[in-house]
Amino acid sequence: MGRSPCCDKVGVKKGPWTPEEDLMLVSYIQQHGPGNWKAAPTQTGLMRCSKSCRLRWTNYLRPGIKRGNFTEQEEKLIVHLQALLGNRWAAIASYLPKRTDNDIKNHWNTHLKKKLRTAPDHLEANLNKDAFSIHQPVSKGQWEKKLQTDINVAKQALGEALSLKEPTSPSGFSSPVPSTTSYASSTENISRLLGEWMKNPPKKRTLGTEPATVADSNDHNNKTTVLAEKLNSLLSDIESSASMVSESEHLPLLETWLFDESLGQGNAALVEMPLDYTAELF
DNA sequence: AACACCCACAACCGCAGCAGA
DNA sequence: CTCTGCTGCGGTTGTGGGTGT
Repeated sequence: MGRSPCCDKVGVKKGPWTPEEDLMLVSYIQQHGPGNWKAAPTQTGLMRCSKSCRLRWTNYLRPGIKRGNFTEQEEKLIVHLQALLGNRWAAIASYLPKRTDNDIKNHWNTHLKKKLRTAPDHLEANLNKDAFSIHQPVSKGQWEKKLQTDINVAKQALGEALSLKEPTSPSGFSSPVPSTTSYASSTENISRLLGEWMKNPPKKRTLGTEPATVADSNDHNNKTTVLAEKLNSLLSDIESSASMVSESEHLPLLETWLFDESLGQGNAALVEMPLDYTAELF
């Protein structure tokens, strides 16, 4: 052990969230907007710490989140960006607007790392080299050269990744073909959650101190149906306002800068850098 | 059928950075 | 300038489902 919990307070609930808790959080956010996380537990009556609320929202409830089924393009982009940026998952996630950093991090740790490990040696060497190019100290004289190389690598990565896009996509990313396991919105996420909840009500929540498990099955079904309806309407509201936000906001400065740069220089740099190792992975 | 092991993913934790007092 | 509190990030852990024996 050794670690002390972030929220030492007695009575702070941990572990998986129940639909009821989701509903409470979502309705709070609908009223106050995401941000004031410190107030969230007290305002909602949730027995959760503020961190837990924020995490639940950003990783699960937030509108527009796509879960599961990473497309080949996405995987390729992640590998590219990981080589460029290292384990800066938040930065990487900013290039995949529908994915959360947590999701990307998990996918990297469980799938992509493995993929790379089983890849031929030279590919891995290439990857390591690229990752180190940013993080390893370099002598002063080489610094400028290194920087230029990294810029070129970045250009290549972005150029390659974005060339996969559909031409109409403003953010530069195609919307992958919908599949049964990808979720375009939190409405769908929660609907799914509730659906599963109704089909397979948990026998016992080991960590939960709370309800949801005590009702008999009829009550339970009725309750969750009502919850589902409430959540759907709440989330629809939130999503409609969220969709007003321009997609271009997802485009980080780096990308803009890189493309400005490449416009100035032509595409030679994009072609020169050998960052095609990921192609062999897919 | 029961058990053990593995894997994927949700959630937790500590730390760093930032803003406001 | 310093202190304090809040938020965001990245690493890590815990849990539940799936698979193999």
